[in-house]
Amino acid sequence: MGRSASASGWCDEKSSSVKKGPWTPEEDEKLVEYIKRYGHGSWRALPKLAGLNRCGKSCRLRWTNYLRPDIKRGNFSQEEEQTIINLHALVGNKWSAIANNLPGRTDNEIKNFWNTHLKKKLLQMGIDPVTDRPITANNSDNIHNLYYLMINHILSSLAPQLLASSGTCSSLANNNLMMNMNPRGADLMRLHYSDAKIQVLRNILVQQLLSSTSTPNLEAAFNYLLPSYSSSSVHDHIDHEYSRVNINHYNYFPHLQGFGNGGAPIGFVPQNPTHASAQPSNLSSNISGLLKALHDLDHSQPPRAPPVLVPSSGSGTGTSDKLLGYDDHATFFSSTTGSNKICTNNNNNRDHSHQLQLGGSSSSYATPTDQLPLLVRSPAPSPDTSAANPTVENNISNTTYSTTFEAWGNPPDLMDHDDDATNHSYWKHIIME
DNA sequence: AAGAGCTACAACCGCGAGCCA
DNA sequence: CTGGCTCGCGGTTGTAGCTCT
Repeated sequence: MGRSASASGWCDEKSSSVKKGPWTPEEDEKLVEYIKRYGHGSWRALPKLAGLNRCGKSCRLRWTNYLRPDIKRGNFSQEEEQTIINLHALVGNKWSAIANNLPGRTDNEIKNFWNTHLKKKLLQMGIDPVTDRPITANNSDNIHNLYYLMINHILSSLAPQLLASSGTCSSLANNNLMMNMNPRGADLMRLHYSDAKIQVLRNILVQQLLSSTSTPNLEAAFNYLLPSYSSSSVHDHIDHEYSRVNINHYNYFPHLQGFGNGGAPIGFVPQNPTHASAQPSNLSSNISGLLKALHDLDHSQPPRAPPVLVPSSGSGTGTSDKLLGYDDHATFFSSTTGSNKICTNNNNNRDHSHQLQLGGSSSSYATPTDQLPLLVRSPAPSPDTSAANPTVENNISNTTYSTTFEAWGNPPDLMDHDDDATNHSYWKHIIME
């Protein structure tokens, strides 16, 4: 480890004359002018060269958080807000990672926005802003909690199908991680990606819950997740899962009635889950039973053989749009729709060649009938991308906004792949890598 | 009108990773 | 391998401006 920042001169405490506190317009002007002309170079040396009585650290912060020309000012849009909530649910307080997916926004700005707005908002919605989960799973008055439990359970039970749908992982063959990997390692990689799908879908569905305007659109979610998987099979699968613990889930989730019925999602007509009529009449009296049943189910034997997986055309190649495989363009999730990129990399200096992307309809989160957002990996930019798109910033800065992450967790074991915490922590590393 | 309390956000601080001699 | 150095990150603090009483 290096010396403390202060002792290294990065912000030398001995230089008591170094100014602190708010920046004046004159100081801003000096800093901008200098960086425009010469680039920032060594931040430590910059203040002296620019004629500023500030420490280098202060200059860097002022530039990156405020003066940089590509910074977007103003209120966060609904879309940005959703993106922050989604990404925070995935990566936690990794503000720089979140900022990398919100062009023009700084980590500091997002952090402040989270602490002052979103945290409060989530709390009001009964969501723990730390865990991004319902605060009390035992709150029988909160139908959202039930849906949340149901989503978690069904997604977990579908893990084997997701894994099977991962195809040949052809794009991963080019991944360094896969190059020298033994078969077990390759299986692990596929498992990680299927876990990633589960986590992403879970968060999408939770977002729908947060909208409070409808029940979760599970049919669309399943179509998105397993497009080759027939609705009726999903329906059967859900039936099967709940029959294992001898409960009639229609008593608790009447919206499931008719699910997958010939393509007509009559069980998923929009309705307000907070409305009394949306709640099963015997819900309160049986809540503890349901919770226990779900708990028992989650702690019982690993999922048995999945229902028949209906193959789609082009199966096995991983290149079909019908498959949730990995095509040769490093597309994380394949789709025939959704080209919108919420997160683009417009900073040519950044060294992330593949960032988390959320595609699809920008307003789809709260609209059950819309396409669900897509999670894709953007193709790595060609080496001359930055040269072809010179910017002021390029001329003045060679900074790489590299994001480093500590190890997020131990590699999941194949026999323990439904360990939520382990999976959650591990796949983040893959996506944010 | 004035002071207390609150909110939003800019700026600071300390830690630790990465690079390099 | 070690230690100095730079820099980025996340948590925290300070403060200006706003709202409430």
